Amino acid sequence: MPATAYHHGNLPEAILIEAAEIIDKEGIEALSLRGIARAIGVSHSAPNRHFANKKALLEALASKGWHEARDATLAAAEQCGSDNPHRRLNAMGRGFLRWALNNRALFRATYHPDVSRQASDSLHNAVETFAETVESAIQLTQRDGRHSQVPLPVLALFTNAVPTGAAMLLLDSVLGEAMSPDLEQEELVAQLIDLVVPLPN
Amino acid sequence: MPATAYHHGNLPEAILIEAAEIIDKEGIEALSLRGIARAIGVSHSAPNRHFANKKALLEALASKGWHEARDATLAAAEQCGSDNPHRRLNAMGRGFLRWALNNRALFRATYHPDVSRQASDSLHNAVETFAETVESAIQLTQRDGRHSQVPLPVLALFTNAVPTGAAMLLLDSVLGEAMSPDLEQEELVAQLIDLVVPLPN
DNA sequence: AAGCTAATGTAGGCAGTGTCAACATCATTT
DNA sequence: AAATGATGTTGACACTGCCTACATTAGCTT
Repeated sequence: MPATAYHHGNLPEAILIEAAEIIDKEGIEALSLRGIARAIGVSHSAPNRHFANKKALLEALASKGWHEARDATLAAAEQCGSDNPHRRLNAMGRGFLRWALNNRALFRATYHPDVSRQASDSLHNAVETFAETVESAIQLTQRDGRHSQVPLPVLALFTNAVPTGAAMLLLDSVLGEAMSPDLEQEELVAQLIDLVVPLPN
Repeated sequence: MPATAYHHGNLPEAILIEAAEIIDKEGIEALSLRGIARAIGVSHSAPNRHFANKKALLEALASKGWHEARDATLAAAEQCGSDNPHRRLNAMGRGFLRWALNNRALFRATYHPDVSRQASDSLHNAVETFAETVESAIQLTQRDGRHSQVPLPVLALFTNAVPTGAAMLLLDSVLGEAMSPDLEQEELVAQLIDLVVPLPN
């Protein structure tokens, strides 16, 4: 293989990785297709061969993010078992929040308004499936006495808003800086999620 | 006054209003200084006379947003009175969430990562002051028995995360679409905030 | 009231970006 | 071995943020 091969080998993946790195270091606003190409050492329009446009790249990142978030959440649920719905939902919340805090680039892409504005059907479906999975876990806690008189959609919104909102505040908000608790991450995650889904004694 | 006056009259304000409108209709990504100028009917670089750069415009919007959010929150607190800390904090949460849902453009600017990334000192201070005000209201509920054993910063993060996260989910997220409760806004706000700050019987 | 000065708006240009079309190189299939 | 499609390059266009030089005007000074 020559020092500089004409073909990169796995450019799409390299682009996604470089994009995540840039988002991490300089923020999602600083992301540019040409910048990514430059960083990888490839011509300025090579990315266009793999992503129709910038929005498509963002959507690919978001899709990756949703899948990772889902995996992190469901893995936590699996590991917890299913004997107690409260413990299970609590574990899911922790799993999700941990993932968000440790993968800020993908998390940002996941909630990027430009992606949400007109997401592809496939992304839409993926998110919806995930949402339903979480919602049924929530429903189980509700049947077990957690806010049993509140409409399920409201309880779901509440339950989702905490990890999502907390991650956004901590990662990206001016308000978050004025508010970062001085705790180990794992301890913070535990205490915060316990407020949403209290563990049975 | 001629049909087309050379001087606009109040261009800075007009720019902020037009910017909010564009953000509402097309999303914050579609915002461009030249687009704003075009919409107002003024030369392409007129906005630069009033905002050093695009980031400064965003920050002005964010600043306006933070002030409005603060006013909405504190007005709700005032109207509620201060006899019961739970009722008071609950009212503040409702006030904030109502404002966010009704002012999506400013709310988006308020939490825009690019603004947070390097906010001016004045914005920083404004936000911090607001955060402290809310935090003391939270502290009063805690002294009154609300999660009294949880560290205040964690409780504050939890309390802030709900309205913030819910607004983001409802306004901008793919997940939100999969989750919008079928309720009047005021009813939704009430039920959601009641989950964070339960009202005394 | 006249004139000066600073504020406000305009015109043009530069570098950077997203996107496209035309071309070059390579991998794979036949 | 040749053909074909996938992958990468080059050059171009329109658009953007932002800068400098210039035009117009409001408001203060005298």
